[in-house]
Amino acid sequence: MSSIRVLIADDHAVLRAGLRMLIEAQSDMEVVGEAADGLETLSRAGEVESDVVLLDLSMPGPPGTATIERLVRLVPSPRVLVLTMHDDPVYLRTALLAGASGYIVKKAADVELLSAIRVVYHGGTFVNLTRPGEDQRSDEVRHVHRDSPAAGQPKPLSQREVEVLRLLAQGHTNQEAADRLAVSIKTIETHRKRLSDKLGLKSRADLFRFAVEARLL
Amino acid sequence: MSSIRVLIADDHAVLRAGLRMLIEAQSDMEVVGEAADGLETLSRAGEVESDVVLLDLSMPGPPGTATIERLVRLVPSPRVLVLTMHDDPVYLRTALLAGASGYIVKKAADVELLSAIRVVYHGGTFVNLTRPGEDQRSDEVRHVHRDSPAAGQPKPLSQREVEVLRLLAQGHTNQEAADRLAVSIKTIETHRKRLSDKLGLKSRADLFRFAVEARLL
DNA sequence: CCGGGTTGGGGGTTTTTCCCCCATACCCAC
DNA sequence: GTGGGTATGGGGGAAAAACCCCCAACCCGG
Repeated sequence: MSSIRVLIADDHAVLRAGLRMLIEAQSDMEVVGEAADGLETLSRAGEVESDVVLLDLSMPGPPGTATIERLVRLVPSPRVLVLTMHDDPVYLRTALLAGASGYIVKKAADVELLSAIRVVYHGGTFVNLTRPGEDQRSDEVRHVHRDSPAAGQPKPLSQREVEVLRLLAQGHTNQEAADRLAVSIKTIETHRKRLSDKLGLKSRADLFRFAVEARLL
Repeated sequence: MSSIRVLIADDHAVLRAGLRMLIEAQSDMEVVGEAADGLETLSRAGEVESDVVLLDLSMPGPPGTATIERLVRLVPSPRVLVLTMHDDPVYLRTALLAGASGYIVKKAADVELLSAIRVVYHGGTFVNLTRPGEDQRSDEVRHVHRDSPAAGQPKPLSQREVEVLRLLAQGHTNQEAADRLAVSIKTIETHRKRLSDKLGLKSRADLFRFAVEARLL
């Protein structure tokens, strides 16, 4: 009897508790751990073997895609099922590119979630979006995987730069962002300068628009 | 033997399922209904009597504050416990002003949530925020709340004020907003002052958060 | 070892915000 | 018609924030 070992990674404790009850209520599943951010997810995944990692893309710390990439490089590697509130094909695409095996929105019914866990456990790919489009792109996604530059005009942003960008786009002053990240205002100014150099984002309104397009908000 | 009748209002079905299991597992609580948006919440609340409405502020449809205001006007009126992912005193303030009896973030542990339900059911006010800032403003909120529990709704914004709010929330400076609306910067300053007076939205980050909650962006 | 990222600083200017005061004009309700 | 709320605009000054140049240390990966 091998039940599906699930690791829950979500920053909302209430949701984790709910998911745990839901999963533990299944005869063929068990919860082997919980994590509240990306780093904790990786360390938990290193401590306990799991078959499926139920992962929220939007957690504090490193971007969800980076967490996925590291998870699937583990040995033995768990399958990653992304559980997110973003009903968005762009998110889906980046998640699959990073190595996720499934993508389900939080709006989905619980039976769907359980079904998705079983599908990805058995090696399948589960995708659940209410918004249409991008259907057969999934295949294409596999091929593109990790090699195509995809018109790399904008220089890639570091994680830290993305964090700073997000805070500033949300209307925080340099000082407020510095406090949030527990660094000096000078550091924020430096990051902001780099954002300006790399992407031409000068005013706060520029930062806001870019953040919206990049779906950072 | 009267158990606490809870109505769950959240647009994430998975979370609802989790909450239902969590609550049903308590001997003194029962779930009498679920809703996925503001309108459904109101109709459900009209159909079944409930003691506590567990409400997510960020749902499709009307703003969460409007839903709260209508809920507390029902007879008999349920107590509203806001369950949100926004760990933010500004959100707290608007929720309490709208008539909520409690505010708990989704990051909170499940035992805290259960405790909060019991507190508001017994007529208390439960507030849970991890962020310490904005102290004097919090006091103000509590004061207003004590004086006029459900009455002190935020004054409605004029159309123009909403426009200004939107532009400023998008990161535009006063001058940029003035240019957009073809008015003087002094006019923007005046509107901004009104926003500050009416809703306590002082910093640009405050404006941003409120605009997000009000779905203006 | 070099380059990029992250951190932090000195020291200055310019921009923006914020605060008080004020005014006119419109519309709507009492 | 008088008062209240909204929208518009202003003067002037203090404070805060942003912006600009320079610099430097540390760490890490190729």
